[in-house]
Order: sequence, then C-alpha cells, then structure tokens
Amino acid sequence: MSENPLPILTYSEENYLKAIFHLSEEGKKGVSTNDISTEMKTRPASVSDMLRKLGDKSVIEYRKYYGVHITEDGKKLALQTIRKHRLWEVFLVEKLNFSWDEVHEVADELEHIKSKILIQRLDEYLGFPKFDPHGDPIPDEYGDVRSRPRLPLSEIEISGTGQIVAVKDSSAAFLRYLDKVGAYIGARIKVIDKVEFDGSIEILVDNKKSIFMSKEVVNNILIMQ
Amino acid sequence: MSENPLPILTYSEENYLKAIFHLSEEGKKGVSTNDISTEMKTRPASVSDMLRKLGDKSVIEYRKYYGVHITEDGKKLALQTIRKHRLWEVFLVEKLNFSWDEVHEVADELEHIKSKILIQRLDEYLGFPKFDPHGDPIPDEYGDVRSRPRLPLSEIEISGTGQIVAVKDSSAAFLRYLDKVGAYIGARIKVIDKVEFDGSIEILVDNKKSIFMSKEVVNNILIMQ
DNA sequence: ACTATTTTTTAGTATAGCCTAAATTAATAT
DNA sequence: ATATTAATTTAGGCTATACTAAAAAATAGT
Repeated sequence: MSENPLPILTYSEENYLKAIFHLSEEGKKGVSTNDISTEMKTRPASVSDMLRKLGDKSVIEYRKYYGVHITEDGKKLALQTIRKHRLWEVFLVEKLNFSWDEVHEVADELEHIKSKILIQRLDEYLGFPKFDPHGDPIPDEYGDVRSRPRLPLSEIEISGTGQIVAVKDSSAAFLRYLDKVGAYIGARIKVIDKVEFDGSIEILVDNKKSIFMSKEVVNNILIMQ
Repeated sequence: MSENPLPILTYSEENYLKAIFHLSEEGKKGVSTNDISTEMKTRPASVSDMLRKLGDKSVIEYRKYYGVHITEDGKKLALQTIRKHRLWEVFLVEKLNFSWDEVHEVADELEHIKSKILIQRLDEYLGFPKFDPHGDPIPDEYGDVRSRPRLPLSEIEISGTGQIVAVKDSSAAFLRYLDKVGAYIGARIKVIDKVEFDGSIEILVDNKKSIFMSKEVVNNILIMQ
C-alpha cells in the first residue's frame, strides 16, 4: 500500500507512537488524548500538539476530538521500536545478568539507537530469540510477530499444568515479587487448588515448591499449556 | 576540591564537552571557539551559546574572547563519556563482529546511555578491557587512564621492531586502508627501510608481509616497543 | 432537550539548540 | 599606532517539546 519510505521519527515521537500502539492493543477503539497523556506523563495539551505532528507524518490517523488510530506505517515503526526494546532486554538479562525487573528503563533508552546493522548483529549474537525475558514476543525485521497461545493462570483447571510464558503487569514491584517466590518465565507449574470465594490458588512450581497466590497475582500471569 | 555532585549534562552538552576535552589534549593552550565549531560542525555563534551554558555548569572555565579551559569536573565527565564510548567499541568489535572502522558512529550514540550499572556490567562482561579496538586506553570509573608508552612509527629506527598500539587519525578511510594492508592493532612490525627524502618507509608486518607506507600514514601510527 | 461536566484543543509562554546577520573585540600588518 | 582583518559574541529568529490558562467541543445527567 504505502509506496513511500517510512518517515523518520524523533526520539520523542517514537515514544508517543509506542505508547499509542500499546494502548491500541488493549481496547480496540481509538485511543484518547487523556489516555496517552496518562501513559506518557505529559499534559493533554502537549499530546494534542504531538498528535498533529504524528498525523502529518501519517503514522496515525487523527480526527480532532475523536482520538487516534494507528496506521500501517505507524504499526511498522512501533514494532521496530518494540523489537529493539525486547532484543536489548534479552541482551541485558542473558549477557549482562540483569534481573528481569531491572531492564525496562535501560531498554527504553537503548531502543532509540538508530543503527540497523547493530540490531541485526545483536539479534544474531543473541541467537535470534523469539521472546523477551518477560515472555513477550520479539517482532522480526518486518514487524511480524509469532505469539504463542496463552491463557491467564486463573483459567487453568485444578491439576492442570503449563509453563509461565508472560506477565501482564510488568511493574518492578510485581516482577520482584515473582522473583522472590521463584515464578520466573519458563517455570513449569501445576495448579493444586483453587479457592473460589477469593480467587486465590495454590500452585506447584517446578515440581518442588508449593506457593499460594492471590487473585490479583493470578490474573497477571499468563500460561502456555 | 569539588564537594558538589557533578552536574547532569544533556546529550548535546556531553558532545561539546567531549570535543573540548579532545582539543585540550592536543595543544595545551585554551581551546578556541572556532576549533570547537569545526570539530562539532556547528556555527561559531552556536558554540558561544553552548560555552556560556557549560560555563554555568562549571565544567569549563570560560573567559569571553579568550577560549576555554576544561575544569576538573569537566574532565571527569568527559572521561566518563569516553569510557562509555570505548567500552561500547570493544563490545561492537569483539562480540558483534563489527570491523574497527564501523564502530564510531554507533558508539557515538551508545555513549550517551545513562545507566551506571549498565556500564559496570558491560565492563565486567568484556573482561575489564584496558584498551579499545583502536588501541586507545579506557579510563576507569574514576577517570584514571593507564596509557602505554608509545612512539609514532616514524621514530622507529631501521630494523627496530614493535607493535601497533593505536592510530592518531581514526577516520573510516584511514582505518579501511590499514585493514586492507593488514596493519591491525596488535600487529608486530619491523622497520626494514626508511626513505629520507619523502618520509616513506618499508615495514614487515607479522614477519610475513612487507608493505610500503607514505609519510602521511607513518605519522598516524603509534608503536609500543 | 438542555445544562453541567469532562475532554480536548487553541493560544500564548519557556527552554534547548541550532541558525544568519550585525556588532564588537582581538590580532596583524604596515 | 592605527588600520585592516580575523575571531568572537550578541541580537533576533526558527523548530521541537514541554507547560498553563482559556476556549471550544463532546458527553452525561436529569
């Protein structure tokens, strides 16, 4: 469709576009100025400014007062940034021994480094990983994503098993909690018991350790069976 | 002396400071606005602006119309940036198989990533290297530099030997030339002949290959004996 | 349907970093 | 020593990205 080369975005435009992409993934509706403002921690007025600019570069469709939709070009660019972010996360965790709750901020800086060849070589060096340390899929060069089928832990039946493949909430606090109880990405789990009235469950991790998890935690863990 | 924490610099201020540091290393006099302008590829008027800002942050001493001197704080900050730049160069060459003439631009971006812990872990991961791929010393966390004694290749006597440890000119064109003739950092050389009237010489590289080098090339190669 | 509230945009301001053109200061040459 | 030239700074402008306050549009409540 788009014959033209993708536009070049500034550091800041890239961040806004990434935020818009993530927000679009959630509710399938258009994304509101206020939501973006919250996500980006800037004022709505600043968001309006930026939306005009992103609209001019055709990475979003912008109708005043009615929120925005990301375009195909926008999606490609956002996925390129996400690819870089996640590859750097893999690097930080696997090569530099960062724990998975420490990598976000640093990757947020590294993702803006422009060199294409750098990312290709990094990808190769890391063995072409398909998922980041949080279990999120790494898009390929062309923005294609192979995601694995996943269910919230809360949907697994008693005595059902699976592997933790991702988390929804990736706040540092949550990740630290998971680390503490040994529920890392890739851990094999088995549901031992489910308590109906409060939504909490008991699971066995790696056939060794039994832990209790509250409904809040259970809702934020994704399982591949 | 300076009790206060070092100031935080913007991306652009960091680049100017690095340029001023490098220029100070050459002639031991104050650095002129024009020199900085040439180095940074910006106009002298922009340099004046920036000098005022860097002066306000006390990383340089700025006397209008008389050029600038870098302060102790400035030196520390510049060396931190240089440390990051050179560590990333080592990473790019040793881990990602970049050739040494490809690393400059990418390292110029990577050097601005702020995380302290990232640089510590990178340093560790690389095995605490003391020199970058061009043979330039990597300052430690505190800005201390252990440089090895080095002579320009032009000063080596006939039949004198040594190892190439650095280059003065590190333009991509020059580095590609060296690569082509096999004169990499670490190569062992022996001076076979020196031609007085044009300053060119003949050297033997790694006891195998004899090559001729013009005065221009010879002046830009540094040898450790 | 119409008012009150919320959301979004516009208008105007600030700062960073660049620019050109003009003014000023320093250096040089006779 | 003064006049010319060169280097540097100032003045004013531009763009990007933020902000606040005010205006305008959309939404919600009765």
